Amino acid sequence: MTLFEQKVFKLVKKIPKGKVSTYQILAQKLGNKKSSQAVGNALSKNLLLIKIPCHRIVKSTGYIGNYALGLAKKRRLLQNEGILINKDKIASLTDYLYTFN
DNA sequence: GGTCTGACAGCGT
DNA sequence: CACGCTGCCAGAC
Repeated sequence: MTLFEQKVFKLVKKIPKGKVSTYQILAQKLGNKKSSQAVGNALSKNLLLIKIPCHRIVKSTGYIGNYALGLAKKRRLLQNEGILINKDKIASLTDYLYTFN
């Protein structure tokens, strides 16, 4: 796999249970916040090869975004960690946001 | 909330 | 090497 993808996974694995982060924040940590689309792209390609909590990554707008195994699954996993969601959107993103300080 | 545009890594041609 | 797409996006309308 590429270096870019490896860096993405390394960060995602740091997100604690019950917390979420955004594609944009990850992109920012990798040097360019405009590469958020590429971050999501990297996650979709390797979900089947590596075990990482990619369901903890959401859009900066608060919406769940997309997920290789389906939105229903992603929504269930997040709710299972205590995150409130209504209609594929995080109730209060700032309450769960993990910014890697 | 739907739609359009901009940006970017990866992959195929 | 250079385009041209595509995709778990973001921001502006």
